[in-house]
Order: sequence, then structure tokens, then C-alpha cells
Amino acid sequence: MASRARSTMIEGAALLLAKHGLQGTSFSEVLELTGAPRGSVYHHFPGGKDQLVGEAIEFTGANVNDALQQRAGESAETITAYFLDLWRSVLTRSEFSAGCAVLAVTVASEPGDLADRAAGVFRRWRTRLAELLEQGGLDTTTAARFSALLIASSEGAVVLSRAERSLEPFDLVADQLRDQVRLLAGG
Amino acid sequence: MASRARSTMIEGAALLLAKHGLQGTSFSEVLELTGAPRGSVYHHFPGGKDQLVGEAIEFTGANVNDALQQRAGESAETITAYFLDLWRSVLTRSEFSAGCAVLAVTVASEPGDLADRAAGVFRRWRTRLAELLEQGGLDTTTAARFSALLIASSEGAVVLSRAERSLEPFDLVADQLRDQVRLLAGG
DNA sequence: GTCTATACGAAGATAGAC
DNA sequence: GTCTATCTTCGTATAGAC
Repeated sequence: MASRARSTMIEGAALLLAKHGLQGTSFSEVLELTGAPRGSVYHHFPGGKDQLVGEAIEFTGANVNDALQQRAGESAETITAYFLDLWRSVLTRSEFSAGCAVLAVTVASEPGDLADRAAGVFRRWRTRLAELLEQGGLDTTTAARFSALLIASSEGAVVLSRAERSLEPFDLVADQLRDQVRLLAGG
Repeated sequence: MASRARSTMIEGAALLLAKHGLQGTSFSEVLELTGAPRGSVYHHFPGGKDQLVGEAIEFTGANVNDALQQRAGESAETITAYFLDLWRSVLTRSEFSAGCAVLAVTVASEPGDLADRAAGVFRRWRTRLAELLEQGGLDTTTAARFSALLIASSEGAVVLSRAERSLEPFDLVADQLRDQVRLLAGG
């Protein structure tokens, strides 16, 4: 039975990881943000911070995969535009204060279980997106390549735009990718 | 007069930032790595950690710009391939343990001087690369777009490959980008 | 320029009462 | 399930001697 406090903490941790990074996300901050009770942290997460963070990035991973799933069956162009909008809205809704929790964990964690879980999330995104792009009209090789490119460049563009606090870098990248997928789809 | 210990610390900090992130890089680690004397940290860097980190990312920024400069006058295809190889070698030489210091600082620092300096580094890369791509045959608009795409996707691809501890994601991205710039250059 | 000693705060984690 | 108290470690930063 998953308690309310437990899932609230996971969602809160996911948000804080996206904003402040791995070491910048403490139990204290998560509790302050979510109002979850301090005394039950190690009751819900006996594995400590690593467990909470691990579940938070799996949560983020599932969110993105669910969102992608909603566009199953659409054209490669539509899927590309949708994926880009997903990340663009992270920037706009947070006023450039948030990015990707999975990336934040990857660049700040030493090799180990946490890093492996982050890798798993990235890999599932890449596989799922490639499948959808292939269904959307790209050939197998191109779908695998463009899936990797789309994820990598979205992640990177979010970082550039966060740094500059401007949508300019992100939008330049997005424009280029949308043009490109049109050509690849033989439009 | 810049002392030897001072520049050694800056280089060491740049490497550690790329490996362990912002909060994962402490004075103790920098001193251990570089053998610099503990007693003169605040003599060389009266601004504390922020100053050291700031100089470290400027150092990284200058390194990349200098490397780019070596390819001035070459074709857009050559410049693209060279820029990708630059980041690919970060992965291979570190056995997937290092990434980009500027990205690491961006996703882990709160708004302030440090974040602004990171933004400046990214912006200078983007501007300089766009100039070179334009000289290399791309029209102005395409050069600006492709410069942003190339930087964003390299940064993102480094993260994906670090996570998976495999060159596969990076190489998929690189293949796609090299194909794309060939088309853009009218090849 | 470099040293040691130390102040200070924050973090993760554990123990035991309720 | 939740609380408070506490332990331990580690980080940045400062002070003052050499």
C-alpha cells in the first residue's frame, strides 16, 4: 500500500532534482516542499536518499513515456513536435529554473545503482521514441538515429536555455529538428 | 603573476566539475588531485569556491574556443566532425566518467554570478561556432540554427553515453548530424 | 604563500519513545 | 507512522602563526 506521503515525496523530489540537482536536493527541502512528515522518511524509504532519488527519476521516466504513448500512431513530424513541446513547457512553466531530473542525476552521481537507474530511464525513452518514429514513417535505422538525436538535443537545449534564461537556444534547436524530420519523413 | 598552484587548481577543478558536478567538487578533492597547498586556497581565490569554479568553467570555455579556432576556414562538414570528435574524446579518454563542466554547473547552481558565467561560456561557443559554420558554407540563418543544434546535441549525447557507459547513443547522434550538415551544405 | 586550528552549518542516517 | 534527539561526516570559510 503506497501512502500519500510517500508518493508526494517522490513527486517533490523529482521536481527538486530538476531544479537544484542531486546534491542540491536534500530531505529537508523535500519535506518543506511537500509537507510530508519528517519522522517517516526512513520508514517509507529504508534505502535512504538513493532510494528516494531512484524512485523520483523512475517517476520522471514513466511520465515522459506515458506522454509519448498518447501520440502513438501519429506521424514522425507530430511526435517530434510533441516531444519538443514537452521540454519547452518545462522551461516556460518553471521560468527557466527547472530541467531534467535524470540528466541532473547522471552528471552528479558516481557509478552505482543510481547511475544505472538513470541509464535505464534514458534507454527506455530512446527505445520507445524510436518505435513511435518508425511507426510514424521513418525507416528503422533513421528512427534509431533520430530518436537519439531528439532526446540528446532536447536535453542539451534545455540546459542552454536554462543557462541563458532565454528560449532562443531551445527554439533554434527545435526549428532545425522539425525541419529535419520533415525531410527524413520524405515530406 | 599567476602562480603555478593557482592555474593547477583551476585545471583540476575543471576536470572534477566535469566528473563529479558542482557540489561534488570540493576544495579537498581539488587539493588532493593537484597537490596544491591547502593553506593558500583563499590567498589565490579570495572569492572562495564560486571564484574557483567560475575560473574553471571559463578555462573550459576558452579551451573549446581555442580548439574551434584551429579549424577556422574549413568546411561546415569538417568543423562539425571536429566538434563532435572533441566531445567524443572526452568520453573515451575518461572512460565515461567525465562530461561537460559548464553543463554540470548550470544544472546545479542557483541563479547568480556563477550561472551567468556558465551562460556566457555557452553563448560564446554558440556565436563562435555559428561564425565558423557560416564561413564554412552555411547561410546565416542555418548556421545559427545548426550551431545551437550541434552544441545542444553534443552536450546531451555526452550525458546519454555517460549514463549508458556506451558510445552507442553518442555515435547515433553524431552520424545523424554529420549526414545532416552535408545536406545543409548542399553536398 | 603556506601552515594549523577551528568555527559553523548542513547533510544523511540511526535510536528509541509514542 | 510519526516524533525528537543525536551521531557522524563533510563542506566552506576564517584567524592567526610562521
